[in-house]
Amino acid sequence: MKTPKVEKFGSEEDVVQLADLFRLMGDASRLRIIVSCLGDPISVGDIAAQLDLSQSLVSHHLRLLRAARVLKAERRGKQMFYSACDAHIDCVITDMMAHVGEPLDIEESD
Amino acid sequence: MKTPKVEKFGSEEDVVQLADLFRLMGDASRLRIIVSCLGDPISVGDIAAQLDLSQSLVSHHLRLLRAARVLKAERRGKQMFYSACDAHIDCVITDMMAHVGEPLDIEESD
DNA sequence: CAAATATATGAATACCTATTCATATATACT
DNA sequence: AGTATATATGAATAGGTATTCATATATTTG
Repeated sequence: MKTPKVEKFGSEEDVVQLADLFRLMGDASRLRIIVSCLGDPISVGDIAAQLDLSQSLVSHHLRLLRAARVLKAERRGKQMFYSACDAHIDCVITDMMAHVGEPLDIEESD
Repeated sequence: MKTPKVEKFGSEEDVVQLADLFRLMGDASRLRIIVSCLGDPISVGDIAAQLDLSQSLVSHHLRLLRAARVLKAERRGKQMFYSACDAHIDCVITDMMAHVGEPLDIEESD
């Protein structure tokens, strides 16, 4: 039996939760911040400097990303270091880049 | 020199393009529409009926998804059938669901 | 304690977008 | 031709949101 319906999601809440995560990655500044945190934990100031974004903006975005459990924070002295909560976000980004790199398949139906 | 260790993206345009794709998936209605199109091609009317969305709304979303090369359209008589452009979108959604299903790594025990 | 540094937060705003309603266009059928 | 069906599109709007500026909070050090 072929895939019946949209049983990909368990519930409606799953869809909303997934969409929320995608929306968080759907902003260029935020996506850059996420990528900055994929390696070793990095401080807020370093993120801002590296991406040339205001400290305030970075902090606002980090709060959203932390609330959505995309990133986690850890204090080291005066600084806060952020890193990814798990490795799946990295996978998602990698997959999406593969999609972007996909050659356009115009019409090959023949 | 400006060599951020964020070498994940080739260029700034890549980030924007990726973010655009994530933003498209960041709306619950649109995400449902995408998932509806992951299997066999499906008509606009069937998507609307299946997801209980207005025909107009579905059509508006489909236009965006088609423009972003997430979905492709094919005419069959009076109807238009939509399906995914490639398999990566499916991978991305699957990965993200794994992320959602990830256990919280904070101290929740005890 | 006070000063300096690092980060967070609140408010204001300008922009964006999801949705609806009405209407246009395309295709099939008689 | 005209009618019915399926989809697309334009305009309007309500709600959302990314960004900036100013300020507050936390932490270390003198």
